[in-house]
Amino acid sequence: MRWSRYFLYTLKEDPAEAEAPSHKLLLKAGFIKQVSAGIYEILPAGWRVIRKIESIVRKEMDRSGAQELLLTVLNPAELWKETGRWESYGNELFRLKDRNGREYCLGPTHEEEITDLVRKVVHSYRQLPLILYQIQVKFRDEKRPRFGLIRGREFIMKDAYSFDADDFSAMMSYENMKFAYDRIFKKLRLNVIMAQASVGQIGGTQSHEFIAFTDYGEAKVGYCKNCGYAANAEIIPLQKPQPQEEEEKPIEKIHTPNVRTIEELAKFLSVPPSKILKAVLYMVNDREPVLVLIRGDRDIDENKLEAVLGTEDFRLAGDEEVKDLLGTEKGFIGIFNLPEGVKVLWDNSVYGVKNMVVALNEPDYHYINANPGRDFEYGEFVDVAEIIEGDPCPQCSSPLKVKRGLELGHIFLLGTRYSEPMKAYFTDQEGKERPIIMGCYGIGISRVMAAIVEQYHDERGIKWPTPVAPFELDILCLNMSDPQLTQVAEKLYMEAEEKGIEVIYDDREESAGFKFADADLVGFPYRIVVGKKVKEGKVELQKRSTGERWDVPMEEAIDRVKEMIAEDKK
RNA sequence: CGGGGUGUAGCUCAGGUGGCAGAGCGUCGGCUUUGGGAGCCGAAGGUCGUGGGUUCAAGUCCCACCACCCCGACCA
Repeated sequence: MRWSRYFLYTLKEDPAEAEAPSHKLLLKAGFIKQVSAGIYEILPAGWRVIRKIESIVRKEMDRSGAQELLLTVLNPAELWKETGRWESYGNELFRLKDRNGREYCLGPTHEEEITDLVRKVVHSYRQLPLILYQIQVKFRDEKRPRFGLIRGREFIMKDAYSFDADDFSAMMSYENMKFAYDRIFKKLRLNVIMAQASVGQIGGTQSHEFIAFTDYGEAKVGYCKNCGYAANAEIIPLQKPQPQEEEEKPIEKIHTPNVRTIEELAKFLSVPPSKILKAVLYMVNDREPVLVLIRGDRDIDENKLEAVLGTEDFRLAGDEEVKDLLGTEKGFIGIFNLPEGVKVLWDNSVYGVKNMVVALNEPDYHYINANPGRDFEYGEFVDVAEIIEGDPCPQCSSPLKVKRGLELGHIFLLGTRYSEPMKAYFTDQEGKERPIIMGCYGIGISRVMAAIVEQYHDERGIKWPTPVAPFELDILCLNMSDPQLTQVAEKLYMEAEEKGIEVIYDDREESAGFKFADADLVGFPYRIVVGKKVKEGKVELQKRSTGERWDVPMEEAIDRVKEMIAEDKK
């Protein structure tokens, strides 16, 4: 490909709207263009990367025995009504009507459709097990699209679905996919950890996430270097700690005017935040008050709270509600003088803390040295604290590491969550009708592209790993008005094409510096510089990932590159 | 959905107190230049996010709306 004819235009300045490195660099290097919030066009260079990612995924899926097909984007509402998700999926679902008023949605995922397909075709245990998959554009009207390709409202996804006759077989399919995912992320050169996860909206009995470590990830994963445990932070349990051994001091009421936050209070009273009882008032179903008590140095993980409450319909109480219900202000909410009808939940972290600082629902006052059993009684204990670095591993109690990451893949053992309501039954060996056991397995293809950029870039641009690079080699002719140079460059370009290298020839009428800067930014793994060394019969070979450079005789250059590419792709 | 911010040329931005719409980069024409985003000369390019209001006069003041970005809760 000649760059002078190629639809690849880079930006000189950082795009104002981008923050995350992948977002910034993909825009700047001309891989994507924004159309509206969370909706992007993928330009030719970007599409080459996507297609390479897809082909790696495809190869491993096929190898695992899965079969590719293509489902529809336009899904009839009826299928979604069968599983109840037409309602429960909420505003995330893009809904529309045809000319006859019939309702559809743009597919955000395809459990319904695939189950419908399979129930129409599969009737016997002889047709199982079965794994089907597709690579397709998905639509989700996200509350908050962000970071470019990291969270779009329209994105490319590989989704696979397994169908088995019994639980054991389903487990085998699940394990099969686990291994396939492991191979896929290795081939994509991504640093990914597999973590236990919650089943969430999709439902099911078991799930794992594949999380790439990045600064702009939205997932938090806790993992243990000692025993290998890894899980999404929102499902890591925290037990009650050992009660503190400490002499109980007399309780005392202290005037704390305008001291509201934990930090202010800790400073004002000269106590560590861990001695303060933090009280947070939530409104469940818009009107049932629930008071959550947690240690002052801890935060509430609202995912855990959702699991405890059994509903996602809750929110922090407003200032007015706090005043109406408790007769006080935020900052002075406590366990004393609580009105009837306020449910109280104690987080495990509070257990056994002695000589606590506690508010009493009276503005500008706190108790110090409050002690359980003497000054107040515990209520129901729950686990709602956010995991922090150093918390004990639930398997071996070693301190956990906590890191941010980006969820690239998610696999679920669904059981009969879809086959039961949709009556996807088969006849077993005994002639009995039974629901098919299902699993589903997703990889965010376009998000993978962003994740690769997050893990492979520097201050000058992207450093594509060779297996996913838009082109493997960039030939730079530094002076297009020097016929000696253009002749050499042309020859190398032809030779590279002949030898099967994916090559782009920078034949643009631009200055040397311009071409170097673009080569760094776009991030081709190898570069051959045709410049003044041609007089000595040499060109310069450069490797983007390491910055290494070699002067090589012109006639050897392409073969050298070819070897290095082959090495990279192993 | 709650909180914060931004909308002016293709891009990045400047335009106290209302008074002729600007710069750099890019683009087009010409000359010169070619190992790290070159230089000179000339030119084109704008419903100042949209609608309304105040005013002799609005990019600027007021109201409403829209879009985009960032922080929080959901997801691949």
